[in-house]
Amino acid sequence: MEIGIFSEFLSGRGLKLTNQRVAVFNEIFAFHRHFEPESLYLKIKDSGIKASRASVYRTLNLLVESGLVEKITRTEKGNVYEHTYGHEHHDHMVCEVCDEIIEFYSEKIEKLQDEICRMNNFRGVSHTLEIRGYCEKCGRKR
Amino acid sequence: MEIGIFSEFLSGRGLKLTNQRVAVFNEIFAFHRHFEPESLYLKIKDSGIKASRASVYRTLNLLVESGLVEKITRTEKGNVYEHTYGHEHHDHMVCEVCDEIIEFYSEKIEKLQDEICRMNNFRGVSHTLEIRGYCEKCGRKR
DNA sequence: GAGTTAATTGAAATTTAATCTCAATTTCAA
DNA sequence: TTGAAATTGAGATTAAATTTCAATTAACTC
Repeated sequence: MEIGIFSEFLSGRGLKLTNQRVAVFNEIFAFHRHFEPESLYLKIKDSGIKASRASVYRTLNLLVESGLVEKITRTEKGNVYEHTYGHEHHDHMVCEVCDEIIEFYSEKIEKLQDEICRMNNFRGVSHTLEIRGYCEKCGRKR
Repeated sequence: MEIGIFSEFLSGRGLKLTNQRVAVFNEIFAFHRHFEPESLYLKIKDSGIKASRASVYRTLNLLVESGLVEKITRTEKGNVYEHTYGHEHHDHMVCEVCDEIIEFYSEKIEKLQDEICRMNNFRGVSHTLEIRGYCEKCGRKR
């Protein structure tokens, strides 16, 4: 289980796997899409478990540091996260007309990014590649 | 001059090219790097021209809508912008510690994106590629 | 089990970028 | 010059995220 990785990460820092942290962890890994901190907090609250907003935010940051969760992007309304463990990395194409999202993955692009990071002495941790335009359906109409 | 494009954009919307808007415009186009709204406001203030924070923010949004300025990224400390008119397209690496931004351009990545779009019958119009991580200076400390 | 230490929690306060409010001012076309 | 509409700015507001700090909990030692 991934909880073992988190547990090890915590003890490696002298931190404890508390009930609140377990609750945040479980809620995140029970859901396989992007999420925002507030909705995460509300889901935990609705499930009857007691965990404050502060704890949710704090645990979320720990999970990001552990590498189990990724901060995908920052929107007007706040950060967006997803759990990455066991999921393939991918990027997105977004249709500007119908908002359809097409996922894609390119090994070559990943490699080129690594190369660019090396050339700039930059240690890349995550990236966002979003291509905006028109999907097949909407592109036909223009 | 680019100001003509902005002026046309404004009149197309029934808006006026006021002194404050000109001041914001000039300050942005006199500077060829990334900038934050607050520093833009301070530079205008220091130059002796009267323009409130509200006007600076409002004008900035108009410039983004006009296409003359781009919102590059959102950091912990807020949005980062750059004027794009007359500048080559490029992507960014953002240091998560000090928020330094490194520009890069890869012809190969651009080509691969075109290829992926073709494969998915997607007509790409623009894209954002942001690599987050640690710059040389901040990466050394970890 | 008792005692000790350090980590953790949560409610509320704080921070901060960005937006909004609205009365006063400016702009511009007629 | 006049009047309608846009604009401005000082301050209020919003909202995500973090911080504060006293009370609580967990884990370790003896």
